[in-house]
Amino acid sequence: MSKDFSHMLKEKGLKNTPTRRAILDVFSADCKPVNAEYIHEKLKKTGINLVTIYRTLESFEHAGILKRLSLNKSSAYYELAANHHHHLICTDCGTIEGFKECDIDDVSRKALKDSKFQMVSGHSLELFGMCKKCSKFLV
Amino acid sequence: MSKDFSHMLKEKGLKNTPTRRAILDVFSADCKPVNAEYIHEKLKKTGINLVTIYRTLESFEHAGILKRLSLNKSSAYYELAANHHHHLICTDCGTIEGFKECDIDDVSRKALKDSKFQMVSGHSLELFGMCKKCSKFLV
DNA sequence: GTTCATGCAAACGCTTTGCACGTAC
DNA sequence: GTACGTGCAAAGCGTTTGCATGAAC
Repeated sequence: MSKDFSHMLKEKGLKNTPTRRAILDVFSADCKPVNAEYIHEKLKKTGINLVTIYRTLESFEHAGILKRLSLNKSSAYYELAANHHHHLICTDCGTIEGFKECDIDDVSRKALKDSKFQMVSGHSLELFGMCKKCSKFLV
Repeated sequence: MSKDFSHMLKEKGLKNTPTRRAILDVFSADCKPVNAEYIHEKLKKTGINLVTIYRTLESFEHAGILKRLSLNKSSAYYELAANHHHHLICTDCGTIEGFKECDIDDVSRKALKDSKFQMVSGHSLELFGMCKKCSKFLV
């Protein structure tokens, strides 16, 4: 997997450093949206600076390696762009679960038709609800 | 319209103050997502404090009067909850355009089926792309 | 050797909190 | 009169920036 990352970095014109490989490893280890603080915690032993993580996340997003999500949380969450999917987010405990299904093309086409927009290049779809655990605590 | 707002506030157990009516008026005047700073600017003459706007937005969201959006912007955007729709967001200039179409029920049902979730109570769907104006400046 | 990546400290912007006063009910 | 809304000042938190050093190519 790390080999793939080296290749990916080279391809995007980004320097292949241990720090960057370590950050990408976090994404491939945990297939869930993560924020800068989480990565910092996971890589605590390495002493990688939080600022570096922010800068890396930004350049990865710019290079199309990561995708920044809109999860209505106070910090920014990212995940590997190649791994496109959506999320169920529990409004009570914050649990996030992914799902693949996404028939957005139809919706996109209809939305574009009567708009001032030329094209749609991406989308964000998040479902908010309650997980089974939390709903047990209701009446 | 203001009369409706008075009624709405009473219904939700919130006190009916001039400040709150003024904030709701901004939402009904401009049918677009707005942030605290925008409201503050619009109500500049009244001298309403920015902090009050933040607190009001929070209590309105809690009461279900407003909905907080996930637009990948640095500040939080809100719109009237009753006026449910989605957005096209230009990744270049930030223009936001609304659209009504939303066949999410099907997607929700499929996503729920194999999940650890009990129910879906809301969703967020945003399309990112480029508006016609910005796409003109490309090659 | 040049360019880009990293660390440190400090600044920044949006948002929240504490406290005192004021207003709706 | 009581409970809640508002303003002011200050703090909080996630994030960004400037600058000097260090590593990748």
